Amino acid sequence: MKRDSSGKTLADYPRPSVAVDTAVLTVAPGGTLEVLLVRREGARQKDAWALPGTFLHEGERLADAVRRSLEQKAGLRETRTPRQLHVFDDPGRDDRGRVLSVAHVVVLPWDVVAAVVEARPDDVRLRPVTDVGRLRFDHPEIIERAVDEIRADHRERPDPERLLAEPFTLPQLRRVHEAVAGRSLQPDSFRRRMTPHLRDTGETQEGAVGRPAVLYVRVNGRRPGDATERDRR
Amino acid sequence: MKRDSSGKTLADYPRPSVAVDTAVLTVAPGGTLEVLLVRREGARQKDAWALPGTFLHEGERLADAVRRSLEQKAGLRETRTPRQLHVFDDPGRDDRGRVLSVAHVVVLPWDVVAAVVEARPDDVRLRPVTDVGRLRFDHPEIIERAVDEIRADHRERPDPERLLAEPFTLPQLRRVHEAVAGRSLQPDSFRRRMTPHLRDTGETQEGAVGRPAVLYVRVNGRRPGDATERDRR
DNA sequence: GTAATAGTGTCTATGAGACACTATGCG
DNA sequence: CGCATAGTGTCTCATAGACACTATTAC
Repeated sequence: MKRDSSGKTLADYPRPSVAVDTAVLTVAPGGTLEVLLVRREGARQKDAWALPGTFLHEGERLADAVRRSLEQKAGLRETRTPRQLHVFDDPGRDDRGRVLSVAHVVVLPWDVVAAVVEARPDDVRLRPVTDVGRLRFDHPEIIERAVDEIRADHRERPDPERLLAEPFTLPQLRRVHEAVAGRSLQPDSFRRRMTPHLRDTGETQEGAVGRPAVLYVRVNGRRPGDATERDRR
Repeated sequence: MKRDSSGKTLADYPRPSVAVDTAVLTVAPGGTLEVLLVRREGARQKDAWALPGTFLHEGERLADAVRRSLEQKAGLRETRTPRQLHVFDDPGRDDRGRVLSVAHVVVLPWDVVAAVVEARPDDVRLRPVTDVGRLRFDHPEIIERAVDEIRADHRERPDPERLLAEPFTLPQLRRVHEAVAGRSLQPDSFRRRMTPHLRDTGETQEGAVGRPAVLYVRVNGRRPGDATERDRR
């Protein structure tokens, strides 16, 4: 057993439990930004919903605990690298004892999230981030931080969460960004901001009413897992 | 003992040790941004320095653990509300066992930091953030995140960390911001950015060579502890 | 007066918003 | 053709940088 400078091992220090709680965000076809909620286990009241979470297992990384919680609590298998938001450490925040919770955000395409909601409609639901209902603990603040985080990432870069499959049109891209931003965006200044990060494929979208839109792919494209809070500054 | 939905108590889950590590930043009179380092306890090599840190005690909040570590490791008594930066969770990051570390940043006025360095020069030192020397673990990344964090806070607001006592002149303020930014700033555009957040006291600074500078105080002044990562967005 | 520092008026480049205008498909 | 949607040229406004210019003190 390793000992530190006071001759103590790590087991001699009291250790809190560590949990992860995750805001899974997605863009609904209607153009709203929605968050995934799961029914609270063992809840006394009906309609008791919460963000999916779990306790960190031995030797497990935080990101892996997030992935495990999403699979266990919501049946989500395809997830991307979660991003940390904040550690909540209020000693009274869990009545079972001292629990630190590391809040995370994960953004997923609509189909992936909609499929699990359809599979388990009694246990899993989606709510617009502007109307999440009554939630436990500090979960509304986690959602607020999650939304702030991904809004900041969407300001300069086209679909940094890769919600759209390539190639896509500028109007498609704009609709995703409008859902994230929670407001409509000017087509012209949106185009100016985004085209430096896009490459024209020369193809156009077929079969729609109106003038066909040009199809683009991302350039300088970072993979979703690369994006961290720090990249923004 | 409280039990959860699986009939387990919290003690049935393995718990990691939780530590805090803190980058204490200050602005030296020479105009450099510096970080406080402490000599590693029980270090085998000489010149083994690290950011001050400690293990979280039972029932203790993270911010209180930060304050305690700064007093114990560096003799710093006057500290302000620390801000969280990131949780480092690499399972191999501490050879004594599984340790999560929550990185923080604290910004303090020069006199406060200089006093403790003078009191314990063998155990405590300051280094420019651009040249920290060889550090253990993930400490250089913590410093990088700390600097990014406070640079972002200084972009729009005059001296958000209250390093200057009121009233102060615009050139004094600019010198602080230049140290934080790590580069010189245009006097005129700096003035334009800052004056909306300042109130002219009508007084001027006496006794210096050259035209006397007008003294200002902050308006809309949040207290240091109020500022969080989220306020920036 | 000169030296030194504080403060400002103004030009220019950049980028966002607004908005009207053009372009190109479908029926 | 008309309708619907995509895309652009251009004006205006706000802001940052650059830089020369003025202002006010000590000596």
